[in-house]
Amino acid sequence: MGRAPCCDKTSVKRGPWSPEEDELLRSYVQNHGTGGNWIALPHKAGLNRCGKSCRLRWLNYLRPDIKHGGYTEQEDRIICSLYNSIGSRWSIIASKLPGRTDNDVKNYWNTKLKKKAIAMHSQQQQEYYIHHQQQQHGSGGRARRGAGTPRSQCASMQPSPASASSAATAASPGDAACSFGPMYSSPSTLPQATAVLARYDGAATARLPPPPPQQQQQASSLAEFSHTPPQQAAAAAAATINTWAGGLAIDDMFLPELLGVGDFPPGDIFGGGLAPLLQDRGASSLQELAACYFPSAQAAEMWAAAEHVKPPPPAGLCHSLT
DNA sequence: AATGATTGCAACCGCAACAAG
DNA sequence: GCTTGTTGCGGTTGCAATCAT
Repeated sequence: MGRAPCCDKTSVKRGPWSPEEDELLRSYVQNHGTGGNWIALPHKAGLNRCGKSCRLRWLNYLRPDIKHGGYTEQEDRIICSLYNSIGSRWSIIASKLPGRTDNDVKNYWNTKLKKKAIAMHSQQQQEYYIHHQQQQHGSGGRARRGAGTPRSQCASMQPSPASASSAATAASPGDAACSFGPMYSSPSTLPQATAVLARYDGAATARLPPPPPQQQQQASSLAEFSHTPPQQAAAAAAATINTWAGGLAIDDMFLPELLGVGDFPPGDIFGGGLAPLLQDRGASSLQELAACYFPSAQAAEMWAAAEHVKPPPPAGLCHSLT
C-alpha cells in the first residue's frame, strides 16, 4: 500500500507555469512567506497547483537570487571536483555555488559539463600515455609497477561511492569496469596511488626545481613500496604539492582520485611519511581540502586519525570554495 | 523549405528522511 | 513506538528550440 498522493493530480494544473501563476506565487511568498507548509500554500495563494509543484517552481525559478546559465570556469571546476568526490549529491554541490539550484547544476552537468569533462580526461590520458611511453623508451628500464598500469577509460569520472547505487542502474553491463570500490575499505594500495601520482605529474613536473633532500628521502620510501624510481616519485610528490599550492586545474581532480584508490594507514608512506611533508607546504590548504573532500564526519575522522591533519570542521563540505 | 535528430531545461515522479500527533 | 503528513532529493521525462541533412 503506497502513500496517499500529496494532491489530487486530476484536479490540479500541471505542466509549464504561466506568467500569471508565477506572479501569484511570487507575490504570495514575498508577502506571506511559505508558512512552513507548501501543501496548503497553493490554496491560500489562489493557485490550482500541487504544493510540490509550487515549491519546485519557487526554489528553482522564482527565488530572487537565482542565476541561470553563464557558468564560469571556477564553477565548472567546483562541480567537477565535488562530483568526483561525493557523486551526484546535487543539493550539496549547488549549496557551494551561490545562486545555483540543484536542478540547474544537475541539468548543466548532464547536458554540458559531463561531456566537457570526459573530453578533457581523454586528452589528459592521451598525454599521459605519450609521456609514459617516452619515459619507458628513454630509460630503457623495466616497466614500473602500478605507475604503468593504465586506468580505465572513465577513471576520473567514475561515480563516487555515494552515487554507486544509482550508477549501477544507469550503467550498461559493459560499464562494469567503471565502478569504484569502497573508498576506505581496502588496505593500502600504494602501486595504484603511485599510478595516480605519476599520472598527474606529467603536466607539472616540467616546471619544477629538483626536489630537496627531505623529499628525496621520502621518495626513496615511496620507491621501495611502489617500485617507482626515487627521482620520479619525488618529482611526482613535489608536483602534487606545488599543484595544490598553485591552485591549478588538476588539484580538484587529484586528491579525490588519490583517495579513491584506498586508505593510507599510519606508517604508510602516505599516512605517515608524505603527510608531514605535505603539511610543511601548506597545512591550512590541506585542512580545507580535507573539509571539502570528506562528506561525512566519520571519513574526516579517519583522515585525522591517520595524523594527516587536524579534523576538518564538522559542517564538512568545502566552506572555502565559495 | 521540410523533416528528423539533438539539445537544453523545466517539471514531474517516487522514495527516504524527518516531524508532529 | 507507531502512523500520518510534509519536505527534500535525485532520477527521469516531456517538449520547445535549435541544428543538421
